[in-house]
Formats: sequence, structure tokens, C-alpha cells
Amino acid sequence: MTTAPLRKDAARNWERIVAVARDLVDEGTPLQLNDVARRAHLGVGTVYRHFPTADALLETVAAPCLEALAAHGEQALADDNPKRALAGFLTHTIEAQVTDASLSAVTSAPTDALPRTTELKLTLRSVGGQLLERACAAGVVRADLTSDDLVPLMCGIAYAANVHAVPATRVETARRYLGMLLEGLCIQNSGGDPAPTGDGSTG
Amino acid sequence: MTTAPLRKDAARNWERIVAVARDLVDEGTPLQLNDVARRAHLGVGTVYRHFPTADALLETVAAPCLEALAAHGEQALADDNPKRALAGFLTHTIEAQVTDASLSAVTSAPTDALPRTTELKLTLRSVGGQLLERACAAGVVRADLTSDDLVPLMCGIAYAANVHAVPATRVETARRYLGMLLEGLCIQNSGGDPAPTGDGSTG
Amino acid sequence: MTTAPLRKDAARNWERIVAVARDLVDEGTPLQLNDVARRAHLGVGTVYRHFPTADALLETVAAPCLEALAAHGEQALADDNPKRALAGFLTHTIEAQVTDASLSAVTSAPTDALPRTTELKLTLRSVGGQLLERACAAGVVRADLTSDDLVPLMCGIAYAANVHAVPATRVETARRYLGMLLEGLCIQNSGGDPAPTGDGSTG
Amino acid sequence: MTTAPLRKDAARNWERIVAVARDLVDEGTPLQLNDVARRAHLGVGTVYRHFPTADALLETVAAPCLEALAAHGEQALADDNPKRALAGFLTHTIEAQVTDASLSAVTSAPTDALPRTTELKLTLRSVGGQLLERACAAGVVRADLTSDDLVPLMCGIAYAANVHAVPATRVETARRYLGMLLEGLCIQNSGGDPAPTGDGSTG
DNA sequence: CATGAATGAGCCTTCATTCAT
DNA sequence: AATGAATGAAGGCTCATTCAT
Repeated sequence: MTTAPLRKDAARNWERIVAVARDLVDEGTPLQLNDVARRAHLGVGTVYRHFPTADALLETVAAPCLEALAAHGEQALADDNPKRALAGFLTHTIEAQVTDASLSAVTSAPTDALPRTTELKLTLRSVGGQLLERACAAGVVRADLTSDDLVPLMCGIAYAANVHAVPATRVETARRYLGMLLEGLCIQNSGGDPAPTGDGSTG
Repeated sequence: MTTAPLRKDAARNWERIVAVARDLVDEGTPLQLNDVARRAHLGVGTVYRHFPTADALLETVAAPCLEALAAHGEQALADDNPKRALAGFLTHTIEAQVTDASLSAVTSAPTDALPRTTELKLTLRSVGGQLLERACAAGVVRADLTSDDLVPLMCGIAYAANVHAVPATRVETARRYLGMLLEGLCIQNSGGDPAPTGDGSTG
Repeated sequence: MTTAPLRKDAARNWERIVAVARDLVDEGTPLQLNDVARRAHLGVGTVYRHFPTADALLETVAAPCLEALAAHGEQALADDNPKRALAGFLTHTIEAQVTDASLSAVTSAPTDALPRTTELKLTLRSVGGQLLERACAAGVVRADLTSDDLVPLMCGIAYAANVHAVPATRVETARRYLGMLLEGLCIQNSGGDPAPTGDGSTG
Repeated sequence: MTTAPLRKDAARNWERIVAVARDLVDEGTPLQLNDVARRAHLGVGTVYRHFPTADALLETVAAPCLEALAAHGEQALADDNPKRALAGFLTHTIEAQVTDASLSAVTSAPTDALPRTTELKLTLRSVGGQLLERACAAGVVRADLTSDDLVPLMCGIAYAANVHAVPATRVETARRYLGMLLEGLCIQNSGGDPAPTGDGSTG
């Protein structure tokens, strides 16, 4: 729509570049445009033509996942159980973030290289915000939680799962941590005493 | 202890290096040994002699904070309110991590450059484990939480507070997020339906 | 003449390219064929077809000015005051060179990309030579000045005006410098001692 | 004075770098730091350590010549013949500029990389200004010539001599052109009509 | 003819680490 | 021990030119 369709060969190269980048992301290698070019058997210039910066490429790699998340979110809006809808959306989000390194990088970044990314992030935030609002309205979620908190919290959970957890168990760990966040570490009716004290004093 | 006490001038250099490194960490500058040397008005070689790698220096910078945390944890063990003890310890930990960039780096790192760091991290884990155990025993904390989860969760909370939150509000944000984790995002008696579904399906 | 007339669309492209190049020259941007193509909304290949090198394009841009200068020179030949004729011609030349960056580049260049340019430069040289000859014959110009000196001297004056003089005052400065060159920096009857000594000794 | 004396090996490298740069300048090769490093059989880093930019190196190469010119200028101030003093100074300047490509580059540059260069250029300007003032006072130089004009005019003459003149004759040509500038192209008492007309009209 | 994607040499710069002084 | 100069691999990016479409 927005851009003219690429020529066939250019399109093939574009795909190659993104595919290589995807592989690099998956194997945890930092994205370097020269590196991508070498692996894709293309000139550096070609890569730079398609992606002016490494971030632009990373965001392109992440885009489909962001879109899938957004799509899922839209579906979740149709769920008439607000709690389940929100929890499902967050679960999906977390699983994606833990599975795909491009996502965590992109969602954590304060600025975007591509307008499309900004757009997707806004959509995601908006969807999350709506799901949250409904859950709030239904009284199933604490009232002091805002849509601004959702992304950081998800990033945090994903980060937690990536710290010390071996790849094999990451998704599982992430789900556990999300469960803990949703239900709380503490048993709720366990007494009237404070959670965090603010000044950290224990005695 | 393990090493012979440094000569007076060497000791002074050591202090200088660590002080400079502390400053760099605080201003968010990545630790580069050349940089440290220049600012400390010392030769690079001197810095390398004291700290073979940047990580060793970083861990040295972080050590006092880790010790302070451990000390606090020991005190907390004396608290007869297990929930308060644990919450206070976690609050302390989070505040430290958010405030001090060296801490988050060191606690998140899978391996350590210095044995002392490993030792401290173990102590911390052990203290946390004990506090957790007591809280568990008192039934104030969910049973599926293990001492292995504490560090990742704290790192996650700290990370969450660092994403998108401006420095000025970070500590406050981190406290909020810790509160949410402890109490749960969801209102507890709000229905029988599941939190995360595991397969993420919403309908 | 030498080449078949261009097809209408090709001619339009040619014009577009030259116009864009003119703009780039005027804004002081170095001529890059890719750049020209982009601004002209044409493919690079098209630009390369019309102008095999950046110099060829530059010379094409400069050609009309060179022609105008030549035309002026021809007119000056009709002036019956040899001194005025020469001075006028030089003034014109200088003004053009200072005003139009393409000119200084082309006139200073030792070799030409286009035969047309060589032709024009020869014409100009010839006209200058004739004007000079007349002035010499009339005894109003020093005898050791040859037609070979005219172009370098004009380039030099233009260069002088471009060094350190802000754009706004360049033409004025160039005129002043030309005046100085014509009349001499030194007061003529001011004594019998030498101008440049050749070995630079001051005594 | 200002900087600590270099270690012997560093000093040797410094010399090597400057010598190589001098050669490159003399053979008309553009100064590239990597290139310098290769020719000097040194690591790039070494060159960058000594000279942060190519301009800094160029100015270092030019410095001795600038100093020599300044020294000559000081001597010229002692000459009791103001015209000869000025002419000698200008001749020297021109010869140096034509002979040494580093000089023309440095004197024409609007900004300097090294403070030392700025200093030298100021000295040179000041000396020129004084010589000019004396010549003016003695009535041997046109009154509308200011010290601001000296540098541009000398750069212009040097440029003129470099245009089209083959290296072998450059110095000679430059001297001739300087002579012409000093004495004027026109025979002075050759009539009352104007030199440049300002509008360039020839009648 | 027009197009513009592809090329890749070439330049710039940084920085972790070594080692002669 | 202390010093800090030297190293050079590594990464970044541009741009003139070619050639498949």
C-alpha cells in the first residue's frame, strides 16, 4: 500500500536479508549489517539500501510477531470474560517475548526506527489498555494498574525468565512468573500487615 | 585476606580506580578500562593489574552494595514477622537494584569474574531462601515459589522499572511493581477462572 | 548538430537533469549522479546515459555561462577603447566566476570531459587574447602579460574572493580585487625600488 | 612547553608520521590517516593517538613553514624601506604557498584543528598588517588595502599559479603574478578611464 | 531507452589488550 | 609496580558504477 511493490529480485533479497536477520536474532547474535550481508551473500550496500540501520532491520524482523500479538489482542476483546481475556493476552505476549529475542528488544526500546513499529506498539498498547479497562470495570483487577504499566511489566517478566533460566525452560518459567504476578506472591488473606514498607525497614 | 595487603600507594590507586568506576556507573557510562585509567590519572596497565577485566571492576564496585543487602537480610532473619521480613528484604533489594546500575548488571550476569562475587551472591540467595522458607512455613507465601525465583523476579521488577520510567520516578515505580507482584494484579476472590491458561487461548 | 536530436521525452529528462544539477551547484552541494537522479525523479542509469561522468554534467551546467562570457567578449572586441574593453571583459568574467560555482570548477580544471567545453574555453581564451593584444598594442597594459595568464589570474581573483569572504560580499570583494590587480597594489611613482626581489631577501 | 615531552619511542613515531605526511602532501596525495599508518608501518591507532584528525596532521606538517614565514615577517619589520619590506614578505609567502601544498590548504581553511595553527595564522596576519600599515603610511601602497585582504590575495595568487602552470614553473609564475598584482596590469598613466566598471558594460 | 537494485572497494573510527620503557 | 604508547581487528558507512529487468 504505502510503498511501491519491490521488483522481484529486490523482493527476494529483502526476504533473504530478513530471513538471515531472523536466524541471527534466534541464535542470539547481535545484528550487524555487514554480517547480515555476508551471510545473505549480498553486498553491504544492498542491505543498507533495504534497512538504513540495524534497528530498522530488527524491527522488521519483529513486525510479524507484533502483528500476531495485536491480532490476538483484537480477538481477546471479543471474549466476554474480561479476566480471561486479559490473562490470555498477557500470556500470549509473554510467550512471544520470551521465545523471540527481537520482540523484547523492540518493546523495551524507548524509540523506534520505523513508523510501522510505532504504529504497532501503539495498537498493542491500546488493545492492552482496553482489555485492562474492562477487567478493571469488572472489578477483577486492581484499580491502580494503568495501561502504561502493562508493557514494562511484561518486559520485566520476560527479562526475569531470561535471567538464569535455560532456554529449554524459559517459556514455562515465564508462564509461572506471569501467574505469580497475576495472583500475587503473597497469600491474600494472610493478615493485615503491609507489603512493601517503602523505607524497607524490617523491624 | 587471601591476598597480601597492598602497598600503601597500590592501595591508594585501587581506591581511586574503584571510585572512578563508581562515578562512571552512576552516570551511566559504560565501564571502559582505558576510560577509567584516564579519569583516575593512572596508566591503563595499573588498572589492568588491579582488575583484569571490566567485569572484575564492576563487581568490585557492586560488592559493598551486595554486602549491605546481605547484612540487611541477616537482620531481617531476626524479624519475627516472616511476611514483613521477606517483603522488607525484597523492597530493599529492589530499591538498591534500581538505584545502582552496577547491581542489576552483576545480579543478572550468569557468571562472575570474582570469587567474592559468587560468594556474595550465594549468601544473598541463601538469606533470601531462608526468609522465603519461613514465609512459606507461615503460609503467607505461595508454595510454588522457590529460592531460585527470587533473584530473577527481582531483576525483572528492576528491569520493568527501568523500561520507559524516567529516572526520577524509578524507585517509586519499582516499589509499585513490587507491591503488585506481592499482592497480585488480580483481585483474589474475583471468581474461579484461571489465570494464565498455558496455551494462551482466550475462547 | 553532431548528435541526432533527442526524442522528446529524452530531451525533457536532459533538461530536468541539468536543471537539478544547476540547483545543486548553486546550493554548493557536490554533484553526485545518484543524488541528481533522485532529485530529478529519474533512474541513475538515465543520468549516466546522458552524462557519463559528474564532470560532463558540470560542464554542461557551466556551458551557457561560458557562452555568455564568450558573447560578451565578442561584443567587447567592438569597443574602440581597448582598455575599457579588456577591463569590462575581465570584470564580467570575474563576476560570473564568483557568482557561479560551476564556472570556477570548469575553468580551473586542466582537462575537460566534453569537447564542447574545450571549444568554449578556447574561444574564451582567444577572445581574451585578442582583447589583451589590442590593449598591449595601445600601450595600456604591461607587455609581459600573455593570453595564457588571463584565465589563471581570473581564477586566482575568484578564489581570493571566495576565501574568507562571506557569500553576500563576494562579488563586491572580487571587483575590488580585480581593481587592485589592474591598477596595482603599489603606488606607481612611489620610488625606484623593486617590487618582488625574486629571492625574497629584505636586506 | 605546553605538552610533556614524549617518550623516546613515541617521539620517533611522531616524527615518522609527520615525515610520511609531508611526503604525501608533497606528492599531492590526500592525507588519509589509514594510509599514513600503513606507509609509516604503524598501527592506525598510533596515528590517531598522535593526530585525532587528518587536519590536525596537516596543520602539524604546515606549522614549520608557517613559523618560518612568521620569522621572516618579523625580520622584514626591521627593514627601513617599507615597500621593500612588504614586497619581500609577500614574495616569501607566495613562494612558500606555491611550493608547499600544506600551506595553501591551511591558510585557505576557515577554521583550524590546532590552537597552534590559529596562533600562527594570527601572528602572520598581524605581521602582514604591520608591514602593510607602514607601507601605507609611507604612501607606497594604495590606501584601500587592508590587512584582511592580504591572506586572500596571497591565496589567490598561489591558486592562480597552480592553475595550469606545470610544477616546474610554478614558483616563477607565482612571482610574476605577484609582480603584476603589486605593479598592476595596467600602465598607470595610460588614460583617465576606469578600470572595472562595476556593471561590466563595455560601451 | 529507462530504471533503480546491487555491488563492494574504500574510508573512517574505536577499543580491548599487550608490552617496552 | 607503574606507565601509557602501540596495536590492529572489527565495525560502521558511503558512493561511483554496472547491469538485470
